[in-house]
Amino acid sequence: MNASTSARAVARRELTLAITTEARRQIADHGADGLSLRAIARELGMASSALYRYFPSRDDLLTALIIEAYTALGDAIDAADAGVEPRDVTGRWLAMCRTVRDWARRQPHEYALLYGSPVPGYRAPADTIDPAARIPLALLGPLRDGWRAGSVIDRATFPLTSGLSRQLSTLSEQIAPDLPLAVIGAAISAWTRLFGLISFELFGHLVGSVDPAGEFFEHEIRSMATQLGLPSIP
Amino acid sequence: MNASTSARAVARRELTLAITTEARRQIADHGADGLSLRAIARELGMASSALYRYFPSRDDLLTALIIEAYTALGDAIDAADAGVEPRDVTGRWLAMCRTVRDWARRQPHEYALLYGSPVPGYRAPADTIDPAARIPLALLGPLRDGWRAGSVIDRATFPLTSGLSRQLSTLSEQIAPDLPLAVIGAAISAWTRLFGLISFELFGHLVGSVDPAGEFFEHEIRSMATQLGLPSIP
DNA sequence: TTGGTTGCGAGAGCACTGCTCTCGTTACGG
DNA sequence: CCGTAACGAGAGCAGTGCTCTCGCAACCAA
Repeated sequence: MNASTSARAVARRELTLAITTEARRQIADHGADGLSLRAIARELGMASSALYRYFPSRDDLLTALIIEAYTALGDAIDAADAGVEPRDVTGRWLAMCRTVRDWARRQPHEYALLYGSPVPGYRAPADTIDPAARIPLALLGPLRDGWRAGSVIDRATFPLTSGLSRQLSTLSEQIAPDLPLAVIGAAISAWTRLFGLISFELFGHLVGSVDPAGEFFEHEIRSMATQLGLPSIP
Repeated sequence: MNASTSARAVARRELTLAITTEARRQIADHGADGLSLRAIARELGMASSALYRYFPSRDDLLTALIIEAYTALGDAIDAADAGVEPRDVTGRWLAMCRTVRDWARRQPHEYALLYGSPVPGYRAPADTIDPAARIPLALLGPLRDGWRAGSVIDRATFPLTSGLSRQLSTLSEQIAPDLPLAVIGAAISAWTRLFGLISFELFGHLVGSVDPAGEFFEHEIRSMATQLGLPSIP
């Protein structure tokens, strides 16, 4: 009998899934700090100690949830990207930005888990790096395609200092060898800008200024598109 | 005898201070989630129940700490602003930005308390609004002065939608009636950009790209200065 | 000065948390 | 078929925020 189809393995997978599902439900309700292993066990009708057969600690469960959340967000972004005519690179950028915001507003606690303050004492393990890196990589897609097609221009405004050039060229080799360094810099800038704005909206810092933030968000992602050298919308 | 100088009032003030001081020390060491009333009481040599004479709940203590932190950051920004020749509006902007980053890096946990995910269930009470609003207002200073002196230009790139115009004009009346709406919009943009970048750096999202982030930060705040219409550095 | 009121600290206790250890059971695989 | 390993339950430990009661000390007014 295959190890992954044995009764035990199946039960284990199902229970693991049930645990993370219930955990996600709790986070959606009360936030990551309200995540209680005992409450999960209670809801699942099992002893709290039994949970430790599946996750060695609360932090490990959190890590699993973080990976799941990054993956869900990445999938949503990819789907948005795929929903736009590939040559419309600006449209793809805008669609992905809107999707990130929508996702964040739909599950604010999961967003906070990813982009809020790291949970106390919790140190992001290596397993989260790849799922997390998916997001900026996806956002980079239209820029790479547009550059290759000649529709993206280099809008460099400031000369890069030598140290910054060095950092960017190291990064360039890994993710986008064909893009000029200044464009990669602009991409990182837009990336931080996008999530900075969403975080400010979600965490309540825009209350009293541009709240609700929908129109300002739209204004900003268009401005970012220009900053990125993406062709302006016809 | 004056009520504020009576033995009891003095002792109360001193103990209140001792509590917040010890609480800040704990947050600096273990983060906001590691804040334990019992540990504070232990350190202060008193019963945990006695703390409730000073702060009715853990959340109230947190609120006091948040207000203290906003005030400290605001003071630091004001000091940085005052350290630059007032007519050098671009220099003032850059100095304030660097001060925010330095403050955040020096006390990352307090920064996370202000700009990270809101603590679970914790709802920012009205008392925190004014201290929090000090920061964007201070950052707006050079822009207002520069506009009045004619050294700041309106770099509007996108027309404001009508809804956004309405939001910005309401805001304009309250904080800067003389500034064009587009400039106020650019200010909010730069504000979110600044804190977005600092949060990304502090929360570890720049690891693997532009980390250490010093040079990229410098590049960004100069770019923001341009975006704001501030005069370029001679 | 006296006497009532109020503020205060200590202690016990409640309900909850993450986590560990032990113990009997059950499924698996050689 | 039988030893091993996975498993669930239960008790228990140390810690948490918070409440309540009790006795004492400071305060204010008569």
